[in-house]
Amino acid sequence: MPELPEVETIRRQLEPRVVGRTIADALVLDPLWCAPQSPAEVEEALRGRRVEAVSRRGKYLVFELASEGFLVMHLRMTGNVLWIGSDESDDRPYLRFRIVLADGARVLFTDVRRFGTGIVIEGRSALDDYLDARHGPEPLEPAFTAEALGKATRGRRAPIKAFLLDQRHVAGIGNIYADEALFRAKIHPLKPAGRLRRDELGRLRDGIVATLEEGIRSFGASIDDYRDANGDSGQMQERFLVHLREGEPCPRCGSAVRKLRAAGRGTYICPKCQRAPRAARAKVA
DNA sequence: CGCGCAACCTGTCTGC
DNA sequence: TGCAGACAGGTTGCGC
Repeated sequence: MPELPEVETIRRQLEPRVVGRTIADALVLDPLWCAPQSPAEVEEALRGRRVEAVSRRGKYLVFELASEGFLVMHLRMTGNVLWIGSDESDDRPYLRFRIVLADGARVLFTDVRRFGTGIVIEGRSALDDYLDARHGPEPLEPAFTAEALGKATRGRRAPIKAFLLDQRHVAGIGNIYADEALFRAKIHPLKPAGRLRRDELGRLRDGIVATLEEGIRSFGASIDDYRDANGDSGQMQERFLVHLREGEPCPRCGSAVRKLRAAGRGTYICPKCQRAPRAARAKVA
């Protein structure tokens, strides 16, 4: 679940509490977390460095350190980043990584499934290379327009949902927000990306922006494991229009929400508001 | 190059 | 009750 709104929520919560502090100590408890870098390598790179900013690119969370060092973390499916004060215990299940700040506060990374990662990158240009190779435009920035979306989808035969989940096309969208954005835009997830018309591209761009902004306002979606940096659940799951709402009435037309499979993932649609493309209809029949 | 899918790892739920 | 199998929000690498 950690998609753009969840990572942005964590970023905003951490920023005022870690910027300006120095990292007194760092510990990697699971070597898989920082592979292919070694725990010792990561720990040494972090110790004694001041945190200058906390930033985000797509679903990556970045601690920007003095002299252009960057701790680049990704929560994948079940990762959590938690801030705790100097008087709280940091004995948590599935703890993979811990930073101790000079003021005694700590930042913890826990992760049941161990997919989450954290590596250190030295140099601003190396960071940019790493992030830019993996990401398309940030959907909440001005460059993300219907025209840009049209250019990126041109000629593509992959289903629009698969297109949206590919971070190289648009940064930060995952399974939840893809479903919600496609519903808002009244587009079927299996429609080939390159077949979207101009009006559909406009609605999709607007649907993506609206659903991500609502996700941020709601402090993210807590379906199962996600918690914010305070350990609290988000509220977005209560505002889902179709995601995880199989059988419930579509908030727009009242038809029963259906679950299907798109891009290999569980996908929720209103079958009336999101008309199936020709190919998908043939498959069903 | 574009696309689909298995794999990474662990916990939970479903059905027999 | 026990257990095999499917499934879970993400990303990467491999094969066609």
